[in-house]
Amino acid sequence: MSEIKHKYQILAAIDHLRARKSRPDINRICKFMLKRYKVSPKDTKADLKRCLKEKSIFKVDYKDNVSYRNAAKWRKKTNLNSKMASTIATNERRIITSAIATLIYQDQSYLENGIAFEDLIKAAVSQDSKFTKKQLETMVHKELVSGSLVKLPNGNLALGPADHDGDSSDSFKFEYNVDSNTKMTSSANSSCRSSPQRMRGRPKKRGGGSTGHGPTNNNTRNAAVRVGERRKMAKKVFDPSDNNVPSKRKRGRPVGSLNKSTIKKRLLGGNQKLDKEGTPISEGQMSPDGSGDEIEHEEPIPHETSGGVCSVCLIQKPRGSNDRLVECRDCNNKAHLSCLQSGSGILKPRPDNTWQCPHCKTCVVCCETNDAGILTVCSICSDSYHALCHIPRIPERLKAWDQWECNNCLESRPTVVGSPAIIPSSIDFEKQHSLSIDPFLKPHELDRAPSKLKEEVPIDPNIPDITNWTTDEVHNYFMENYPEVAPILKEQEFDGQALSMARRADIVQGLGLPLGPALSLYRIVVKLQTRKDDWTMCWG
DNA sequence: TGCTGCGCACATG
DNA sequence: CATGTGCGCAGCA
Repeated sequence: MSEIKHKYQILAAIDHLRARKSRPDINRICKFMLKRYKVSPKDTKADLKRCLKEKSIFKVDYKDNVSYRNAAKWRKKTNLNSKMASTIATNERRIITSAIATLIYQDQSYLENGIAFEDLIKAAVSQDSKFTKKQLETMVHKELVSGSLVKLPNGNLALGPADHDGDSSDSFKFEYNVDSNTKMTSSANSSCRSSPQRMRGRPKKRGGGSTGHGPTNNNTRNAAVRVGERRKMAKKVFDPSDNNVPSKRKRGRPVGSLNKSTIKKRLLGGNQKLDKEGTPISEGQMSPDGSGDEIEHEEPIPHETSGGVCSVCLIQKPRGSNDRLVECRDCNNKAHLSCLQSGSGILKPRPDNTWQCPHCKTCVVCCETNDAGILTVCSICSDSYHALCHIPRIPERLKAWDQWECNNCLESRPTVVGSPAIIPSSIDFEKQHSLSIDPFLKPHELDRAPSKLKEEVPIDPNIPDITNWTTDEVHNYFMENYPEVAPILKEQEFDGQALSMARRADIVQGLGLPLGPALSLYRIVVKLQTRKDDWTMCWG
C-alpha cells in the first residue's frame, strides 16, 4: 500500500515534460512512461493516483486543462502559512527525492547502482537554489540517519526500504548491483538523447532571441541558474526572406493567435473548445478527480500493429499476411491473432475483441494483475479472476485450464462444464516445463519479485544456496541444468554473488541471448536467488 | 514520424 | 510587475 512502484519514474516524466515546456498531462505522462520505462498506462495511472494521494504529485487545473506538478518543485500558491512549518521537513525530503528522480531520469543506471553522495548533492543543489550545498548535505545526512536513505555496499546512496512518516511513502527501492561483475546491463541504461534541462527557470532575457541566433549566441555558461542550454546546433529562427511581411518569426505561437481558453472567454463565452482535435470538450469542470481516466480508454479493438514480433510464437510475419499481429491493450506486447485464438484462456482475445497480454490482464473484481495471485480465465467471456475474488471461490491448482467458466456465464447457461482454466503461469505448468519460454515481457521490467509472493511460497531446501558459489560452481550447476548457457555465464564470470544480484535486465538483455533462452535462464536465476520455485516471481 | 527545444502569449499572484 | 505555464512551431534523429 505504501509502495508506489513507479513514483520516481512518474516524477521524472513530469519533470521531463515540464523541461520541454510540454504540458504534463496524463496522456503525455503515460506515453512517456510507456516509452521510456515500459510502464503500461494502467500502471502509470494507478501509481499517479497514489502519488496524488500522498501528495508527492499535485493535480492542477491550469488554463482549463489538467496538469500534474512535481510537488518537490512546485511552489503551491497557498496561504496555509500555519501548515508551512510542519511541511518543511517533508519538503526537504522532497527535494532529495526529486533530485533522485532527476538523476534516475538522466541515467537509469542509478536505479541499479545507487547514487553517489556528490551526485545527489549536485542534483539537489541545481534543483533548489533555496538551500546551500551545506544544508542539502545535512539533509541527506539526516535522511541517512533516519533510514530514508541507505548506503549501499558500494558506497552509493539509495532510498531506504520503508517510509518513516506517513506523508511521503518513499518506499521505493533501488535494485542495484554492487558487484561490478554483474554490470552487463549496457543496453538497459538507455540514456536520453539529450539531457533534460532541469531548473531552467524563466529566462531572464526576453525576446532577444529572434535575430541574434547562430552558434555563439547564448553560450554564457555562467548565466546563473539556467543550466541547460540548447546543445544541438543553433536553430534557424527565421529566414531573412521573411523580413518583409507579417510575422517576424517562423516558430512559436503565431502572432495574434490566442490561447484556447482566451478565445473561449472572449468570443464564445461558451463551452466549445476550438482546437484542431476537433473534439468539442465540455468546459469547466475538469473532473476534479476523474482526469486519470480521461484518456486511454479509446481503442476498443486490439489494434493491429504495423510490425513486430509475436510474443507467442516469436516469429515476425510480414505485414499484410493474413495473420495479423494485435497489440496488447495496455503495453507493447504483440501476438498473432491465430496464436491467441489457439492459445490457452489467458491468451484469448476478449469477446469485445480487445486483448490483454498475461501481464496486463487483471482480475475483474479487484483489478489487480497476476502479480496479486494466479488469474483464472473464463473460457466463455475471458474475464479473469483471482481464486478468492470469484464467488464461489475457485478451487486451486486445477489441471486443465481451458474449460472453466465464471459464475456469470454459468448462471446464464444452466449446464455446467467447469474445470477451471488456470493461466500458464501456474506452478503446475511451470514444473512441467521448467525450461519453456515465457513468451511475454512484462511491460514494466524495472523491478520484480513482489514480496507478497515471496512470502507465500516457502523456501525450497532442494534449491541450493548460491551466495557463496564460485564461478565454477555456477558453471557446474548450469552445465547440469541448462548447459547451453553455462559457458556464457562462465565467460561473464558469474559467481554466486553476482548471480544473486543479477536483475532481469542483466539476464534478459545483458547476455545477448535470444529472448526465449534468456527468459528461461532468468527463471532459473530467480529460482536460485529466492530459493523458491515460483514462476510467477519472474513477473513480479 | 516522433521527440525535443524554445519563443512568446497568456495566466496568476 | 514578476514569474510560471504550455501552445505551437522548427529542427533533428
